[in-house]
Amino acid sequence: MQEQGKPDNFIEKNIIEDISSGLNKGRVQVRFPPQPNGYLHIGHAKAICLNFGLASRFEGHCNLRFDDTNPLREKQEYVDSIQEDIRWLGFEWDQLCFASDYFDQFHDWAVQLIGQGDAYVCDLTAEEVREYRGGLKEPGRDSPHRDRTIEENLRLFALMKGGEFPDGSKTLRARIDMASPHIIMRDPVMYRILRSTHHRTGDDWCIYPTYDWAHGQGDAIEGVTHSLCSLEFTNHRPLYEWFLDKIGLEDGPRQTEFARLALSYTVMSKRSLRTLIEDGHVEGWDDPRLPTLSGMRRRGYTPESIRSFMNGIGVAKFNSTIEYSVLENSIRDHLNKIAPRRMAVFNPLKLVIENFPEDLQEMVEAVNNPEDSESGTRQLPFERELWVDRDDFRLEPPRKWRRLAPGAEVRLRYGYCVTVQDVIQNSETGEVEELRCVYDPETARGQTPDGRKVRGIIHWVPASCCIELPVRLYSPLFVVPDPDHVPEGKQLADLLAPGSLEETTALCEPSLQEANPGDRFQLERVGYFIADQHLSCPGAPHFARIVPLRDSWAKQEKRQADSRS
RNA sequence: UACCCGGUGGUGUAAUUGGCAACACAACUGGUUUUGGUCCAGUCAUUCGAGGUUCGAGUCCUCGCCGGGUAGCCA
Repeated sequence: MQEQGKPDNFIEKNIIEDISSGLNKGRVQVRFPPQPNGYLHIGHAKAICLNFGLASRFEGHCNLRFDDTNPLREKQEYVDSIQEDIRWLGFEWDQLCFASDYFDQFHDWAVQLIGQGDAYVCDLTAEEVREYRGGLKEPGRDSPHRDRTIEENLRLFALMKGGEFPDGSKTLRARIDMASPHIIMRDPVMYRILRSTHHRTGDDWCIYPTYDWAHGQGDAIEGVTHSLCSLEFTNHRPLYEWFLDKIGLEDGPRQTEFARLALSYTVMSKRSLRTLIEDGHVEGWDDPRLPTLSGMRRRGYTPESIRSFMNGIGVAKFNSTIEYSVLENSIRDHLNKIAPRRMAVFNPLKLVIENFPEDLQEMVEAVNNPEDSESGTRQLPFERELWVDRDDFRLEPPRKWRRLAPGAEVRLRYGYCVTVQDVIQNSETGEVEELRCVYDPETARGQTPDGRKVRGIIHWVPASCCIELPVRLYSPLFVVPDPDHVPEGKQLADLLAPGSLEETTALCEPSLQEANPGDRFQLERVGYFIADQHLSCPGAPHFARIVPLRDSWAKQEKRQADSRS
């Protein structure tokens, strides 16, 4: 769309150059090519935002293509969840494609390569292939079957396809160069014999193409111009181009690599995610502590926040790790604008206003969202007995404390200012049980008639009609910033944070009772919460913390404590 | 070091292609505020190192140093 604008990254820069040089007649086509062997995670979202974003920026096309060349690992369940996640993120593909749709074409091209002397049937076992391949510093050796005649290769390949040989007994290999310094070019396997029911082609095939033999060809069939992939495929690019060249395609797709996303304090590899799920450390693929898109959706992340996160982190070839705070910032930023505010007390302490009439319930007006003037106001019952948060009271207040303390005055948000008169403590344990206060009737609606400044403002709920609701508090799953690198002698599970899921309850203002599953709120001074979609029932919400609010006081206090010790 | 890729603040990404190192996050300082939230202002890098070309180098050249990837019939 904005071809005139500045490129956001090196890939857009390349495409702008390609367009101006007339490559592919200025056409831009990309694709998102997941293997349906797991659920999508935030790392995939980077590729999704990149590819679909490119298509819309350059008025091109972006297909969703499932790279389903290995029936051993792939399932329809994953095909479905991947589509759901992409749509949830806010993108729609031009065409829904499957590599398996091209199996006939791949086969015909393989026959063509055999005919050209560019591929041969090899009888070596997997282990023998590895031995013959050589090492990083030593060249490989030719397979003893490398020089079979074209006719023999054609005959054997037909037999392979016809199911005449057992699994793994033969492969079709490209005939390139066993001494190549690029190990990937040492006669890579194109087809393996594999009897496994494919989720789309059933038992039609007993030979399946490898990634290298399928990917570039799939790109070419669809008319992809720019084939983006992650850095670990850089080594494969010569092979990608070799196959395209041997097939004889002109103006084919070009592969460009970029660094995949890494996030601190989380794991992204499918292997690690699977371990967490299968070993029961989390509740499933959509556990809200996981970076899977289904997990983040359940956690309360919005598609907008993920997209803006992706815009912020950029695209490059450098292998980097994004700090978790960047992600948190993006969801806070969006929720700040759209989430209605409510009040809830997590760690209740009774506050009694001694000079407030016993039977009075005064309705006070509370703003629903100061960032959104459309969101209106609501009424809150203010009364003699309230609950406040225990963390907002200190018997011996530290420096710069602005909240409740003996003799201190604070404002109860949207209500009146109160001054602590007496602190009732348990005679044996000394535990604070109740705060006896007096209020100033002249301080309604944020007023202070004498103009005095009341710095502290705390949240509260009415004791008579608040409701206790279950709440889950999530925190990072891992204690180390880089859990994808497990130290020697340790396991992934050793790096898990013990309290990443805390189940508790909160005393909530009455309106929260009607929250619907999926509703998001800011609980003032605490954080953003969502009524969990699995755990909530109509009329009985079960909340979960999406992300805490920034807390500069906690930071300051921690700093003071650190400098003292 | 067999080949490939990369190196710009604490973390990421930019820099009109050789012309004042910018933006975001983090951190810190102050201001505003009926959320210690939000918002606003300010502080925080001479670009891995050494040479070279040039009026001028993050950008070009040379030599180093450091990091990542590749030896699946996974993708």
